[in-house]
Amino acid sequence: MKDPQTIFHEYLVRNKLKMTPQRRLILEVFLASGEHLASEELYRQVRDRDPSIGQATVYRTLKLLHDAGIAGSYHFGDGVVRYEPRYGQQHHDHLICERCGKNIEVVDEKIERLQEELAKRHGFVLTGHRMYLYGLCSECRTA
Amino acid sequence: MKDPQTIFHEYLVRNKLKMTPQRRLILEVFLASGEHLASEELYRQVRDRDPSIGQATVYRTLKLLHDAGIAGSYHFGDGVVRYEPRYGQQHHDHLICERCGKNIEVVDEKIERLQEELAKRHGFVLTGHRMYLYGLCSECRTA
DNA sequence: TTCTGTGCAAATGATTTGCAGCCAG
DNA sequence: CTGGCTGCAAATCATTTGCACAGAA
Repeated sequence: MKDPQTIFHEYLVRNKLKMTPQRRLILEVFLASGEHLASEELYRQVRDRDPSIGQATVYRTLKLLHDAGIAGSYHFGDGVVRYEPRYGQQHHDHLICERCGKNIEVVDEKIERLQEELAKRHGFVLTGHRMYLYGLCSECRTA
Repeated sequence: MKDPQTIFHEYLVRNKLKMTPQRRLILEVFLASGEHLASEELYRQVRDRDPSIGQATVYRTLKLLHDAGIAGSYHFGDGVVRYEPRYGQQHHDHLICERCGKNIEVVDEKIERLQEELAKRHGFVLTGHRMYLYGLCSECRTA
């Protein structure tokens, strides 16, 4: 698997777009931070390294990273889009506590396989999926 | 299972809230329309029956219906929250074509069961879940 | 040189909220 | 009566866009 920098660069060339210091920096910070990141949060981190960078550039770059397949997007239910790297971390789903907001990353191979089958049964080929499980964690349940 | 009107009424009483003609009408239209409905769309339908009703009231009532457990909320990825009745229709997940936007409702009992187990393994008790499968439908794939 | 990228501020679109009067309990 | 409700318009919040200038290729 090629590294994200290379993938991004190839994506830019393929679409006649340009590599810039801003895009390079945003990608670097994005890859280093991991956790489901809102544009706003990424913007704050990027600004620490280069205060001249604009909010809009972060939004625009995040969209590019998503189109390039480098960032996956998540909608947890507040009105904010969150992103996280798709390379360097394996796919996972989310188990969310409705009381305390705890957000656990989970994977279940059997479910993944059944999702494929379910899609195939309807003539679909899957490109991705999102699964959000909402409930109460043990602490919140006993408290 | 009690009917939605009763559930709503009990919810209102329990929270010292009041039943009003607006809320009654909004609930009625909501239940009759089914399909994943944005507040905006519901507002338009409600207005046909009572043009004096305000947009904000629809937003406020939809939130009440959600809190009362009568409406489930869905986030498909455009910035709009959609609702649909949780009573009178069985739970389902979504298979979405990324090209043509086709949105098929699906259920897989085996997956449902595995979700419960997965949650239990992490000490959670589930209250609900959302699963969105993204891909290409057969038509879009061959076109 | 030629476009594409950038920062800024203004624009957008969905949803929320303040307020003065209305009305259910 | 009283405190919750309503419509309206203004306010928010996340995100997008127009624009003039800057800077990759």
